[in-house]
Amino acid sequence: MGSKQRREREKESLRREILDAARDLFVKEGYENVSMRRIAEKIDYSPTTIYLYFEDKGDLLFQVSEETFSKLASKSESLLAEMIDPVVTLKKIERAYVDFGLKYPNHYKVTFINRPELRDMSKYYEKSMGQKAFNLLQQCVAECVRRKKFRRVDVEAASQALWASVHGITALLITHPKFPWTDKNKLIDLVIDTMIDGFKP
Amino acid sequence: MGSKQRREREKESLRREILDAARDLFVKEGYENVSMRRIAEKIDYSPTTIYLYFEDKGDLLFQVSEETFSKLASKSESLLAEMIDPVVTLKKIERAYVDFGLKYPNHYKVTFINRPELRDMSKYYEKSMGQKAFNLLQQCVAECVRRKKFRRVDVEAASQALWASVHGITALLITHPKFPWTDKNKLIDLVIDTMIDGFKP
DNA sequence: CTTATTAGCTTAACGCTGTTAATTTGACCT
DNA sequence: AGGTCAAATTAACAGCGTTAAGCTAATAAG
Repeated sequence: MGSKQRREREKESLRREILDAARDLFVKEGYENVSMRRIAEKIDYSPTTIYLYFEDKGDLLFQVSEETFSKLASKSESLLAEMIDPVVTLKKIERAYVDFGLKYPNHYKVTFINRPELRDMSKYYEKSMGQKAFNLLQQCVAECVRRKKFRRVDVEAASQALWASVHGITALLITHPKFPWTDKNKLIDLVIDTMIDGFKP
Repeated sequence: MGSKQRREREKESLRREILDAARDLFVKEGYENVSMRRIAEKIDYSPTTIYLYFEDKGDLLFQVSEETFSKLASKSESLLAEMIDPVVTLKKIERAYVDFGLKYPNHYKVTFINRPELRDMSKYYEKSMGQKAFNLLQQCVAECVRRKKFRRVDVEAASQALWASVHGITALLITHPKFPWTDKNKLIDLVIDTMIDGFKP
């Protein structure tokens, strides 16, 4: 007895090995430039073995992405937990989002920017970590409205607008590094502050 | 006599044929899903013929994108020409930007989202049509400040912030089409209006 | 203890891809 | 008419994601 459990653990550990190798390569070289064969080579298995653990290459990226989203989600969660002024917290959450992207640009690219068409996304958006992260931001916006720090805007629309703006500056800074940007930090804050101010009473 | 010119014209016409076929397929099915062989098939030439007219597939898409973006630039140009209230014009320019991105998602992707690693960057930024479009936006922002419709913000920073926000909503709508967005049109306007209002006196 | 079954992994292969090299075609000039 | 040269083609390379079939070693059954 227990051999079944050991087998189970071994299976799970290989799954992790594949996931780690894939993330490493995706982050370092980009999804498009990484082949299943190279991932397999990295962990000394045959390419087809991956298909015993993941549906296809897209699924592999999806699983990697989920892990990344969850990091961001838990960061936002802790910021929300120690909230005093919801507007300040909202700014922190947005700033954390941008900083996260700039700190791990390749990871951000893989997860947020160069997103190839992934499975049935309706299912994905219902319970994914990305949705969770967004929900936390929306929760914070709702709190801003509830405490009358924001005027009575549509919370969902406002949250999506805020997400769009932070994604915009993050994505542009990453993908256009040679563009003659003005001071990047000021620019990020300008985007965040301008949007947030726009929702105040 | 003149046969050289005719040859020249024929060469140019085939180049056009390739460009048109490529744009058609790229727009309809997406860059990744179109092969050189399919483009060639569409115009009844062998695949390798394309390489006599374009460096590679990326070059082909770049040329197609430039043509498309020049449309956006001239649209912005005409909006700027018939400007009365610069703030209204600015809104129109931003809206045209987003609408353009949504109309030609694949072109927008390659030029602003999935940036290919470009060797001669400086040259690109100087004279690409995408850059020209941005310059026109900045010109409009400058006019807003000059006529005191905007408070005395840093024109460059404000322009970049505005660009970031419209890029954000455009990119997200393109790359996350299955996300449960609130009304897209309202959302786009919300982003634009919120940012612009934020720069008013 | 031997035999049958099954899980885990690999090898081989298919039909694609972008791209290069070598080769053929065909129109022009002398 | 024969040579020249550019244009287009065929053949090929190396790689891709993925599937089907085969092998191997551990487990279950008799």
